[in-house]
Amino acid sequence: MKKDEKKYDNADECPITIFMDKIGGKWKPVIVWLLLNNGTMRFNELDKAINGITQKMLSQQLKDLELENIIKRISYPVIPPKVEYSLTDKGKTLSELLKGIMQWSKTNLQGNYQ
Amino acid sequence: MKKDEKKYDNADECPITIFMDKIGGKWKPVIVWLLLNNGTMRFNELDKAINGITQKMLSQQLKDLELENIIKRISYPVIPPKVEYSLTDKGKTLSELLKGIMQWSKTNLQGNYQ
DNA sequence: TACTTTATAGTAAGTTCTTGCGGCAAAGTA
DNA sequence: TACTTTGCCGCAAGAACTTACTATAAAGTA
Repeated sequence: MKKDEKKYDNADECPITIFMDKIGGKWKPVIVWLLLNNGTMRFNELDKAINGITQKMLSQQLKDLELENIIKRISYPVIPPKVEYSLTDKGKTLSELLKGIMQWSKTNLQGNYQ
Repeated sequence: MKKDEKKYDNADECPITIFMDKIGGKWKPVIVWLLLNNGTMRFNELDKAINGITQKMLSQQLKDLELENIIKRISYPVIPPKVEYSLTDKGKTLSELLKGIMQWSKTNLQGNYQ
């Protein structure tokens, strides 16, 4: 094998990397989790539910998730605006995965700060 | 309920957020995945295996994972240096989770770029 | 002698991510 | 009339994350 040659090429097409890129991060999993538990939520409800997020961030993340077809956005043409967010069928399939992550995290990451 | 009061407080202590913070990101899941599949690996092997990572990044991520007790580091006092990385028992318990993420990602995130 | 090897640590520079602030629309309420 | 409401957007500024580059040890090899 030549010098500097890469044996694998995991980073770019690794499904896990893609996942982290699209569903991971600081806010997206929380948004999905909330919608999973609460069904339909309005923008302001999500804003209040998520500690520390700014409206700017929230709308950005929602847009990303909508583009990935994880969430569904329904906008009512009223004033003041009313927009409802909920999970798509695809988004709902994240349920087990998130539960798994949550469980692992509770077991392994919580409480080792002492 | 008072104005601006938060109904929940998910972001800070949400296990999923903690997980993403500690095991998520661009490189960590890939490192864990590689160690899961290859057992023990040396620094250079990981470097070659991970497309696009810099050595600096790699050593930082490895250090983080070691602090979380996900990976184990064995350093041999020889010159040139030799350091071996492998998963701890705790790290190994990530196996199913990562497989699940990988599966979901393959099914749902791959190939919708057309 | 000069170069190569390995696993990092600094440092500076560059990028991307997040925040904060202000603003808009048009109806309802005080 | 003046203020409130909702779901954003745009811009500037700050924070965080990444990269690139240099350096090191001490033995082995050309």
